[in-house]
Amino acid sequence: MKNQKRTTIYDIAKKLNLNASSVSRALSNNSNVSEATRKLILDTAKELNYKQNSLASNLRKGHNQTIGVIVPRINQNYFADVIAGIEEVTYQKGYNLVICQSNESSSREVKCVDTLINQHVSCIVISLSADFEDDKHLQTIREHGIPLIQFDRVAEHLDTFKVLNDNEQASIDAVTHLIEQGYKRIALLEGPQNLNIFRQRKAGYLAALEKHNFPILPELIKENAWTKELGAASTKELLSLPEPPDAIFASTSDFSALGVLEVATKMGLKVPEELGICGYSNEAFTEITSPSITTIDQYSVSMGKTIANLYFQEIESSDKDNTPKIVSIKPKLIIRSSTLKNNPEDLTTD
Amino acid sequence: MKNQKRTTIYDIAKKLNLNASSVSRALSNNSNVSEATRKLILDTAKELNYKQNSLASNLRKGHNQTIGVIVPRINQNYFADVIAGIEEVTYQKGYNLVICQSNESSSREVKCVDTLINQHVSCIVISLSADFEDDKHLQTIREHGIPLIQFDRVAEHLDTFKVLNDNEQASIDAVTHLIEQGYKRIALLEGPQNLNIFRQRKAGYLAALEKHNFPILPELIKENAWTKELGAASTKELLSLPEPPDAIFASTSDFSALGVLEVATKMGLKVPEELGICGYSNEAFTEITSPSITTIDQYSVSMGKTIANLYFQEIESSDKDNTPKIVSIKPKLIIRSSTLKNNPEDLTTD
DNA sequence: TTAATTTAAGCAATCGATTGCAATAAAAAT
DNA sequence: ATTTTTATTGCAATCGATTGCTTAAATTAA
Repeated sequence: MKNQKRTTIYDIAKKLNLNASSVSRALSNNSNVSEATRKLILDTAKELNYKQNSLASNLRKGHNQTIGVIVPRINQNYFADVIAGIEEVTYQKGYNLVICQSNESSSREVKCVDTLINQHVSCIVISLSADFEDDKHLQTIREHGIPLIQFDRVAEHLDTFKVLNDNEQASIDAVTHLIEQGYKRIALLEGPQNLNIFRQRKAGYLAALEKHNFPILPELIKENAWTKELGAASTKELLSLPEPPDAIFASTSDFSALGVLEVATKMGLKVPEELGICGYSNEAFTEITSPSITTIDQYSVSMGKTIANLYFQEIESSDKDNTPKIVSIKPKLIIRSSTLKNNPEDLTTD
Repeated sequence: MKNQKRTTIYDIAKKLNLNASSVSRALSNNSNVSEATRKLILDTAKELNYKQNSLASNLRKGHNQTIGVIVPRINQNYFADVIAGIEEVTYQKGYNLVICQSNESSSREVKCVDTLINQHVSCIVISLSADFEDDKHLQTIREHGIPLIQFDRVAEHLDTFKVLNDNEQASIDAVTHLIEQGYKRIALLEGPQNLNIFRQRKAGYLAALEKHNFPILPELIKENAWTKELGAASTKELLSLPEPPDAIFASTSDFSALGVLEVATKMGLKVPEELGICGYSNEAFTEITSPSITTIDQYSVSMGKTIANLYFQEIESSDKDNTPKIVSIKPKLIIRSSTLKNNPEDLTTD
């Protein structure tokens, strides 16, 4: 079973007393084959159960209709959605996707990059792992002439194609909303600051406070409250302060926000009256919790499509060594019950 | 940028006045190269920024360390988890994953199969699209000598490797649990019956009723209530019956169960006292709803690992044309508030 | 009928790495 | 000192498809 020989164009050629080149031309449907022999070739190809060997074809043609994607985790909603979006577009173009997960580890990320370079993929799409520090592997990609598109978690200083969310603006929107709802002491749960997205979200938080002349209180800013558990732990600390916050912006994720909600509920705090909660990502569950959680939608599927389109429109089509574009997608604040201190009726319905 | 030439083993050979074969041997780290020249070769390889061309290597070696995966949707929790599980194992073995989504369309599924055959993948892993009818494309895979592993949604009569959940048993467990809780009229939301998994779940429902001498009431069985919306619609119909059910088993998915919950809540029915609800899949949100939803965990990540291990242990390692194994994983009933009519305190805590 | 043009098919090199076999050099055994 | 063995390295074919170039055949023009 394993070592069964597969039919090649030579088998077809031999059977028809033709040359392999004619078979190749007939199958590639291009040029210079008479209709009669083309039909003959197509028929025997079907009869012999012929399937092209893409390895050989790609080797000869010097390229691979394949795009490599590296994400921290495949089974995280956001990334799964982005991948689905990419796949949607690439499929139309007859391209394939090779998907790797770095598991949030940069050493593994480096290995993924290596594999993809070896595979001669046409393009590499990447979102960095949490422990990102060194961009040497990204440089290597470029040294090998492979187009590189970074998204979401990017190495900012590196001059490549990028598809981003405007995290700072989203963050400003969220905090401004909290302020407008009358919250006075707004805490921030922040993510690893080596990642651009978390730096930007923090910047947005600070900018919004500043604009409204709110003081910046270091004790209300909690580092590295990434997961539900860490979010819960930080919330306990925050709520046991002498002057606890009356709102928490979990800028890291909705999971973190969920941790906040659970702790608050357990401590008998009323949400949103006594504590406002805002998450990030618009995970499906934020709509379902009680109260439902205000959050930020990142348009993940459409980000994926944007990435793929960027490749096909800007990179693949032009032979020029064109300057990398940066596309920024404005996320949208989804206002739900967990932050409607003033007018709980005022829900956005869509 | 695009057409930049990459260093090959010939470049290295030329620079060192050696033959390409020696370079190949040195790099593959195997045999018959003196330590001195090996070091020399390794050094210049690094210096010239050499990366192997897997296309050429795989073409020559006649195989591709790649496993193709076809799923209905990449960004559906269950499938994303399975893929993550597969990836976890294959990564360890140095294999790559090519992932395709059929988008629940069998015509697209056929095209995915074609691409993967062309790519000479070492194995194809598939879960069928919802409109599955014809298994010709699966036969084609076998005709080309490519090992095939089906999982979850499978063509049962086809003799291939399979990794399954015991859907029937899970279903029996769920319905039995409902009966034990004192529910008397248990409705079923069923999925497309062309898919084995939904047939099995229905069979389990029927078996459990029969065992407890419950009558089977056709008006309590709703076809094709797959999504949240369809689940909601079916629920409305069920609850407006002269004798409405006092429990609904949404065997299709947790999303469907969510639709049930929302309709029940809206109609002022108390869950679990007046209506019991059980879902399927253990989606993250089922833990969060109020009340939390009883459901069935499919061990998706570990299913993925099982699939990959099956390949490495049973297929790749043995040269024999061995008989396909079927691995069945017993899912677990997760009992939560939505079905605890008798003793709401009696929650399983883990 | 002959020359010019178009069309169809074959030849052979190529993509880059691998590998069985042959050849040479070095080391060990006699 | 000579033969045998072993360790290195080179040669050349191979994997399967593609493609520029050449040749042969068929069609059209003169």
